[in-house]
Amino acid sequence: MSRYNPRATETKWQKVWDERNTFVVEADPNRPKYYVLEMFPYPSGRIHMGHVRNYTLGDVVARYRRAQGANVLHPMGWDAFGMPAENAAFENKTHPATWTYQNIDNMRAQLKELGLAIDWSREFATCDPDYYTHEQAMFLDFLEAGLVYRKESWVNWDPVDQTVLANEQVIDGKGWRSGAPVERRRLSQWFLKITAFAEDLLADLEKLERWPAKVRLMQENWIGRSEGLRLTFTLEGAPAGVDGLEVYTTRPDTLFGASFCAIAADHPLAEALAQNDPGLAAFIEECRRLGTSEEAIERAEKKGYRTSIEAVHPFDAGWKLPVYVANFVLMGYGTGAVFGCPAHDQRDLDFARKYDLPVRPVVVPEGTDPAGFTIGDEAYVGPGRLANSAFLDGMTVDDAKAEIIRRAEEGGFGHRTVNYRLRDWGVSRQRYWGCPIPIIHCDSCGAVPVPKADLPVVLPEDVSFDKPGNPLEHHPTWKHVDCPKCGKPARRETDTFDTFIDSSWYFARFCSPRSERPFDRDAVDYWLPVDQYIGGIEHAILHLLYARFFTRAMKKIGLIGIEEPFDGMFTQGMVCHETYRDAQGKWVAADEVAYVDGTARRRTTGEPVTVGRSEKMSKSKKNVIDPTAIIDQYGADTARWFMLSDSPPARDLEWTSAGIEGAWRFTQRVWRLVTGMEDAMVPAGDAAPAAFAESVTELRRATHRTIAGVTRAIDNFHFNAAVAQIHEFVNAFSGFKDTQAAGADWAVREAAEALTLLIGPMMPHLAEELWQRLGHDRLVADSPWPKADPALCQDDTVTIAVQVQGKLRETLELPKDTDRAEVEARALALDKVQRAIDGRPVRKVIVVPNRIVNVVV
RNA sequence: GCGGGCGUGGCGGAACCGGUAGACGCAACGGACUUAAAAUCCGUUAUCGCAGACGCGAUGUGGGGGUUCGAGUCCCCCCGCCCGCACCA
Repeated sequence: MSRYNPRATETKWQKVWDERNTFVVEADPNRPKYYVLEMFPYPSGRIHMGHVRNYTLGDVVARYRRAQGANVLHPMGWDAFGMPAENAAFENKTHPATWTYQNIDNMRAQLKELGLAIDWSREFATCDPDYYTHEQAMFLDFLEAGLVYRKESWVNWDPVDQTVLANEQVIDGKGWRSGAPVERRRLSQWFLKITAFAEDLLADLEKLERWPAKVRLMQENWIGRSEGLRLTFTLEGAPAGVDGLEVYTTRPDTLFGASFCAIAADHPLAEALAQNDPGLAAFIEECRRLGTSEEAIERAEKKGYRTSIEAVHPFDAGWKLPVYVANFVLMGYGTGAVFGCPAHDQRDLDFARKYDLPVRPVVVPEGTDPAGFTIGDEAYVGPGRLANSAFLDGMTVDDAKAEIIRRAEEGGFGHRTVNYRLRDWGVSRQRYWGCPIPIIHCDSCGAVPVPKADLPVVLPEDVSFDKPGNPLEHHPTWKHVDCPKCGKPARRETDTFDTFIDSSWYFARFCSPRSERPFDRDAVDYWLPVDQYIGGIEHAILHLLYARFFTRAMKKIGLIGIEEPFDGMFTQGMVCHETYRDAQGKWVAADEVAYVDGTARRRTTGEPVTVGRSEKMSKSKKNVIDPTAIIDQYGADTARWFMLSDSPPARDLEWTSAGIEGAWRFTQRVWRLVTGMEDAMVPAGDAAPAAFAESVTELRRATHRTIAGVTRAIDNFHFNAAVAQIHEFVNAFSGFKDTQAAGADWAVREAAEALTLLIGPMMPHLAEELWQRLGHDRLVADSPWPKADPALCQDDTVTIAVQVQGKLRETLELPKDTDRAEVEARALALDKVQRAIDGRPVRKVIVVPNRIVNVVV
């Protein structure tokens, strides 16, 4: 019996799929479609295990749906713009385009080795001018539709990458990529009006039933809807031209507990006051330096600067509140100004204690005497009734909110507002390797769109990366053009788009990747939305929210008919591995470590190493396993199989050498099992015999139960459960020895074929090879999914558990659907049951048909 | 601080609607085959106690309580770990 040779076999079938264009698909309105998409990779140079897991999961879905009869779109492309290409250009003196396309070539070859059922004819990279020209056109359409604006604003500036970051790209005050503390700068930026869709983006989360609840929740929090009151205080002593201070509050009911007002350091009023107040100017400077960085320590400390002005309480003209500039008030949220009510807000309380401001409770818990209710170190934020609050006294918090909003609106100094945390998306980046923003700046005409006929605005190729900053800015000629409107000399916009724009519509481009327009309407109408999107949780907010926004924006300009791009979303877990350190505490590479007699040692020296916890594979911790090495050694099927075994797809997967070895043994075992049975089966296509021996029927039952079980498991994304059931079936099939019994040769073929088809989505190469040996010309990839016979999925007899007082005492083999009285009698007759009853009177016997009997004494 | 998730053998994990907890894999141990090893095949493996043996009994899904004939699953409280957000007024 020959040993299975994955190397030769895998290449063979990859070639067959390729030559026959097996996975090339066309829209076909007469057939049901299924669009499977995994997040497309950044072409960093080599694939990693995270990719292998991601694309294996998607491939199982793609192949399975295809077998179930769907017209499956499963494309692949490259998220090809971004900074690493520029870093590489700087370090290796290679052009970003050269570096990127070389990486794409490498990674495409690596992905092809995995044997993915991908329509490669649809491949593109976002750095192809053919792709980004449409992005530029869409941007101009968005501009016309009022979804784009330009604004001078404070930005998060990454001093290392020398670029602007979106709020979402700032993590703990540091750049998401460089890790450098972010600074604040004022720049003119292009913004996409994502806030115009804030309400929709929030409300429609409810419709995304096939998304993880966690992701929906994260987006909900990110959008951050709140309801409250915008309220204007009149000011005393304010600079000329400033007549009021508008604040936002979600607790208008606590207005009579106010003891100060506070504004952000960036608030225009603060800036105006600072001009004549050096102390304030210094304080503002201090706040800015803290900015978004190093707050971890400073955060706790509330600081303020008392200005010379006062705010008049809107319901009591004689009541003046001091106005502070405070470090804890954010300019970007609400109006950048608040009133402080220390009794009912912890931050305000901390601030009031520090500056000795009054703390007056105005909400007391139900049934508490207001006179005796005081505030200690903790603000009271719970429900209750209003007190010390004039016309609000005695009301509940909700009633008081409604009443004060009503009065404020009546008095013309406030109105009810819905406020969002979400801010518009700043998309300008001071980088070279991105999609150029198609705008020309003219001294007379302002920002002028590049005429569509002149698109694409292509990146110049002769650039240098010697200087920090944007090479487009340094280029001698590129930016000098004439104004399309007046013809006078003007300058191109030298900023490029945030690369998140590229990935906000690629799923639509895949529907008709060579279209002269962003995509053909017919194609997206047929293919979209994506039925199953698969990727990492790290994109729960950024990418997925942007893509949802972009789809709405594309609908608004009439390009597309849907709002939600991804009908189903699945977030897979990370691939982890143990970590190792030597005696000096330095990381030791995973492939240098081997276990000898249970202890981890350096392969070369035998020196013992400390085993650390399993963590996400990363170069810095040296716990990466190279997929190519694994595929070389074991083949893609084995790697895929291991990826799917054991760990549920949503959870982290721990890579172990024992695990991959186990998967390897299993592929060999399946090979031996099926090829070893070749002589014991009827020829392909033979009709079923009239009768089967009992032992043969048992085998058939196992076959059909496995088909049913695996089908259900794959439907539910429980791939590890599917794997377990296939294992179980292989155990049962291997144990079948009664090959001479009636109908055995037919049932053996049935079992072998079912097994082959069931492993098809997971180990496609092995499946094709076995299928061919079983005498089929058609590919597994073109064959329908096996169907389970319901009659064979059920046993004639059932095992009924017999409990006394809820404790298992014995099991009973009975024909299915034996009637209650019979079951009860049989159960009570059991020796062990009688012993457990021990002569006590039987109070009640619970009989659950075909499952369990419980005797209560 | 707020929000979410998770906690089951030596390990990864099964268990549909509350109905035989530990499927399946890994590891370990014993055996067969072999000159030997690898590979392969067969068997054992939750814990504790009793037993010469077929076996018998008890305990057991992070801890405590509750609902129920019956709880890994439902409810309440607590502990631990992981993730997300974090001065959002």
